[in-house]
Order: sequence, then structure tokens, then C-alpha cells
Amino acid sequence: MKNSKVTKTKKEHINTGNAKITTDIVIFTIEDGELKILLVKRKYEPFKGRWALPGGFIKEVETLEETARRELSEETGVSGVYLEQLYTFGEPKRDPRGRVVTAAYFALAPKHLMSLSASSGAEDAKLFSVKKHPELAFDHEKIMQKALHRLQNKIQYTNLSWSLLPNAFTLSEIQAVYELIWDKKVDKRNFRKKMLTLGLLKPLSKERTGLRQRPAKLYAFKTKTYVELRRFF
Amino acid sequence: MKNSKVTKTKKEHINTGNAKITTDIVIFTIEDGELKILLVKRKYEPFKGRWALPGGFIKEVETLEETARRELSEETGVSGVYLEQLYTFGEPKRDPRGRVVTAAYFALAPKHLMSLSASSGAEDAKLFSVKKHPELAFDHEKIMQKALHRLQNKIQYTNLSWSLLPNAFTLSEIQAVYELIWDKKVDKRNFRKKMLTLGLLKPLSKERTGLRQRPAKLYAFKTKTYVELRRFF
DNA sequence: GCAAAAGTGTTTAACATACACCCATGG
DNA sequence: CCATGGGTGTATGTTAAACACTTTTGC
Repeated sequence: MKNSKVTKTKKEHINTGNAKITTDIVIFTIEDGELKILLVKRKYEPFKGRWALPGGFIKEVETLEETARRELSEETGVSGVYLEQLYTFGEPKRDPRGRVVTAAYFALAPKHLMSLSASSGAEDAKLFSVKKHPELAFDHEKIMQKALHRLQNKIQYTNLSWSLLPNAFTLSEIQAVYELIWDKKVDKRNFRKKMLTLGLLKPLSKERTGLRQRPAKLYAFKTKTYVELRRFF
Repeated sequence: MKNSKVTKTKKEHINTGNAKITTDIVIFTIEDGELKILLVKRKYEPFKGRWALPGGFIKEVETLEETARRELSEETGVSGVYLEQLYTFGEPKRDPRGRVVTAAYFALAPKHLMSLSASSGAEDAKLFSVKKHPELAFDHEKIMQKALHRLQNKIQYTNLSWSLLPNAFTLSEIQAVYELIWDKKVDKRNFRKKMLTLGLLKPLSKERTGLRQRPAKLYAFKTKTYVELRRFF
């Protein structure tokens, strides 16, 4: 009775589902008044010589996030940054070598954590402006655009901007972070009101001096861990 | 000069990154005044006999989304539903058979698309209340909880409730969708005001009659495609 | 004194929240 | 006539948006 209707049996085959898994990391930072991403020049085929997102194959016993952190560290020398999973890309033809599925990660780092020169695999890692960068290998342009949208959305309802700023910063500096990410100006008075009433910041007793202008008060984030807000900008 | 400092060369090895890829689908619907998910009883080891999310291994030439739709159709007979990628789970020990990475998908369907009895592989597919369901195989409980949070968040700023409702529905019925998903009551007058001013619905010239109560006006969604709103509930 | 960015309030409109009673129908 | 859910409005508080001038410093 129960097994009378087995017209189209489905089986789990041993030799199906095989693929190679990579992670690729889109890591943003802010440098020289521009939103930038970190790219590496490929040393091997395919796309040898082209710029690509840092990333690589998973190892037997690491989680996807561990792979992402390891590859980021090995290829660019960057570590200790904010990292979250972005999206998984698995189109059959996205890699000419065969079926390669990539779990893309999204990362943010303040510029001072991006000291590229000193690190091992970093000879060919470089920051590029998001608005003007070389053509990327594979489907990395698509991945990068998705990461950018994630960033633009997420700073609306989280405190994530801490991960792009140094410990102490002025209100103008944090405003600039938002403006660069959204690629538009925001109103200074409304921005400050909002930012201060959100209660994420604590004022420091120092000021930024030495510029030929009025000194600016310095602030720091109360917590440098991920916080979601009820509503935001 | 450039290659003088190759202390720790990184290579892309041929035999690394291997894994099997599956997709698993968390599909929600509303039935008998409850938010439910569709589960299938496993026919094979591991976890033979346990309830699990529908899903399975990717084929050579399909995208991840195609895998999800195919598995959903084969295992439960359900097709033509709203589907989006949820998250990718790749812990090394999540599957006792070896390294299996799953790209989890999130799906929504109105109850009338969940006619399970008529379909091929559906003898062991069944709807369970989200609040009370059997213990799940693998890490599927974690996946389900993540999907539930996605659902609870996403109906705040999208028109996604169309995908849980029939073509025509009353305002009380759509309110019930929100209340079931959020597991809390909302104010009737405020809900209706909000829903109608959002402009997503068009009134139909019919009413729901035959119940021993005042007939309720019927509405339909203007568009049954994904729309993101600026803000919502 | 001047260039440059810091700092500061008010007004208006939109939206969120709280809340209670009458209406139309089928039985 | 009664049980059931359908249907409606107002008042208050909160948040968003628009908008321009004075202050402090280094040179």
C-alpha cells in the first residue's frame, strides 16, 4: 500500500553534488576620501594577471568563515576585521575550471588595519576606488556590487560604521563615511542630531587640533560590536 | 627584487576545496490559522526516518536556485513559489557523510499551492506547525530558525505577503498573516490604515459572504512580484 | 582678517500609537 | 435577537526634513 506508487523513485546518488568550494571576500575601507576595495592580482590561470577579490579554496576542517579569514590574511595580510557572509554564487559556468561554488563574504576595516606592505602575500594586493577599478576576474564584479548594496543598506540600521573608523573620530569624519558609502551629501545638523540621540557614541575629552580651523570634538563608539537599531537614517 | 621575498608561497592546489553541495529549502505556508513548514521524512541514512527540510545535491549543470526548485518539486510536488537564497552552511561536521555544504533557500507559498497528496515524491512530505514540529535532521533546526527570522524581518519592508495569500483576501486575512508570522496581535484600525495607504492593494468588487457575520470586502495585490518599501511596520 | 570647517535650533509635515463603538449578516 | 467578525476616526507623541548663521582656529 505505502510502496505501491513508486513510479519515480528519487535516490541520493553517491556521485552527484560534487564541486569545489571557495570563499571570496569583498573588503571595504576608506582611504583618501574614497570608498575602496582590496583586490589581488591573480598569479595563476584562469585570469592570470587580472585583478580579483581575495579568496580561495576551503580546507578539509575549516568553516567557511575560517576560510575567508585565512585567505584574507594569506593573500593580503589583513586580519581582525568585521566579516559576515554575503551570498553564495554557484552558476555552473562561473569558473572555467569546472564547478566552483563560492561563498562570498563581506568585510569592513578601518584604514589602519590595511597596512598591506608589511605582509607576506601582499605584494600584489592593492586598494582601488569602488567607483573606478580595473575589470575583475570571474563574476567578481557582480559579487562586489552585491556587497556594496549590502553595505549601503546595513549602515542604515546597524552601528557598523565603527568598523571603518579609527578609535577616535570627529562627527564630520563619521558623516563623511556615510556620505561616501551612499555617494550623496547629508544635512550636517540632522546627521549630528540623529547620531547623538542614537546613543552609540561617547564624547572624548580630546579635540582634533592643529588644522587651521576650529578644533573638533572627538568621539568613540561605546561598543565596537555589531548592534542592530530599531530604525535609522 | 620582486621575487626575493617568497618565504611563504601560496598555491592553488588541485586537490583542495572539494565538497558536495546541496540545497535545502525552508518553505512556509499558512494553514488552519498556523504558520507551517514543509518537511520530508528521510528515506536513507543518515537520519533515516527523521524529518528534514526538502533538499538534495546539485546537478552538473543547474544553478543553485534550479536545484532548489527541482528538489522541492521532486520531493514535495510544490512548484511556482517565491524563492530566495537564505544562507550557506558549511561547518565541517554538519553532515556525517563528509564535507557537505548546503545553500539554504527560503520559500513562501499560499496554501493552495501546497496540494501535497497529488504529487509524485510527496508521500512523506507533510506540513508542521513552526511552533511545534518534530526534531529535525542535521542542522536543519538552525536553518529553519534563520529562515523564520528572515520572514519576520522581510514582511516589514516588502510586499512579500502576497506569496502567502490567495488572489483575493480580506483585510482581516492579511492581518492574520502578519500576526501569525510575528506571533503577536496588531491593532486592527492602524493595520488597515497602514496597509491601504501603502497602495499595494486594489479593492475587488466582491465580498466574502456566506459566513454568519457582516460580509468582508475582498482585496488583491496590485503586483505579485517582489517590491521593497521605504519603511513599513 | 580671512579661509576653513565646527558647531548649533526651529518649524513643519509625516508617521506611529493608543483607543471603543456601531454595522451587517446567518442562524 | 444574538453571536460573529467587519468596519471606522481622533488625538497625542515621535520622528523626519528643510533650512543659515556664528564660532574658533592657523596662517
